Amino acid sequence: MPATPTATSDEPRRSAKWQARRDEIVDTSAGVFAQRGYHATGIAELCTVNGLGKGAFYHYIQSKEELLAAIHDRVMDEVMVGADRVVRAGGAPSAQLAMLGDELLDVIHRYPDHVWVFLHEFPALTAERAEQFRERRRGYERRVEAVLQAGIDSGEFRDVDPRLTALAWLGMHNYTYLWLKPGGRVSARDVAKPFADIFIRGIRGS
Amino acid sequence: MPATPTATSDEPRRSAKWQARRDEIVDTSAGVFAQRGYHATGIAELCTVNGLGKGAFYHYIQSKEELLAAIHDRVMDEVMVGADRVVRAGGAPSAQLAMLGDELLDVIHRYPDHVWVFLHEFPALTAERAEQFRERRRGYERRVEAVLQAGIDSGEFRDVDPRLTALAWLGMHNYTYLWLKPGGRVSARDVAKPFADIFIRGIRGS
DNA sequence: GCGGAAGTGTACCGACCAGTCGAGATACTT
DNA sequence: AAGTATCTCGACTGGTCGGTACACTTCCGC
Repeated sequence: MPATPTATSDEPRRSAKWQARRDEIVDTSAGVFAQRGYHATGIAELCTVNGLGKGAFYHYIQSKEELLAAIHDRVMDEVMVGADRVVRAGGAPSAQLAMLGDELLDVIHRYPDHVWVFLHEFPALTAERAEQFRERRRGYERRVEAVLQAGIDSGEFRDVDPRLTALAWLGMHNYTYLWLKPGGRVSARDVAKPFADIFIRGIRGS
Repeated sequence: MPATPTATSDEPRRSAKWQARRDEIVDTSAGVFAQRGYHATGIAELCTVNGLGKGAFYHYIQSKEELLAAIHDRVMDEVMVGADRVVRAGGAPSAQLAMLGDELLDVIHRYPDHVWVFLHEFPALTAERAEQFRERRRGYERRVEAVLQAGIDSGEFRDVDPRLTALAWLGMHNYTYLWLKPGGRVSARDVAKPFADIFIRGIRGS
């Protein structure tokens, strides 16, 4: 079910306990990366917060960059699962767009550190890994575009530029990573509803 | 006129030529930081792209972080000048909001590298410098909020939450730093107009 | 053309970087 | 109880980091 597809499956299959500990490390490290930045964080620091020596630490991760990729995977997986759920639910384009916002803000709200890292440090990924994540991200953008296009075709939305409008929608939602936090006063729903109201009124067929 | 107010004016006043060369270095370095990241970029690399040895380089900047602050200053100055222009122009809240978008996107379009650095690397600023920029940023956010509040009071906008709505507006506009580039097919105006259309329709009094 | 300031290159510094290694501890299997 | 795989440690390595020291050149007022 988790099955991070980053490494090309050449890893020697580990125990459940190992996986659990690794997940812990990935999550804890995401917090440190979010607060101090990827390059500004040293391996020694990650060892400290995880309560491990270097040897043990490298027993769970292959490299610092592989750890970064694992954080990316976590958040991207969640976002995609949410998007799939919306597609399965069906409904009018406006309802789909609202649901998409619900799901996206829910992920940002639940994984603020991972999302921060995802949005800030993706340039630190090299070569094929970078390309892979750019492609997944592009795929999500296309989903939003598709919903908008469907709304335009059905006349529910006015004749806006789907690409530009998708970017506006993404910006509005993604930017919440700066202030939407689990402990905060507002929940994901508290934000998603007014955002959907603004956006859907904004593009509704005149 | 530029008079970066970062250092507390204890610097010994330099010649115009020195200032010009320094500005060049700040701008060029912004490009490198934007592409490779602040921490990932070494001083040696900055020296190379600027065609200087380390000695000459440190003749123009005090430290790597001071250089980062100078980049922040540049973009923040521009944004604030734009906001002031809007205040002076006056007009209905909806017109003000549209102008604010025009100005903001213009800055993002003209200084994409600086803006990238500003939005990505501000956590790298330490202590008082960080606080100073956080305050300036907060000041800009309050301006947007004030325009929204004025629109709500006058009945031009419906009864939305000003803070939440300001954050939505900021997200929508700021996020363009990822794809709005000087060489690109779309100009700042091409984006600002549709964005203002969406947003103002979205919050217009029912 | 002389003298000092402005500008520049390079060798160098201690600190720290990501990552390795080999040995020891612990836990699981039989 | 023995044997093996998993897990953990911290010293260590080669290299790079931001920044400094200092000698040198170039420029400009006199």
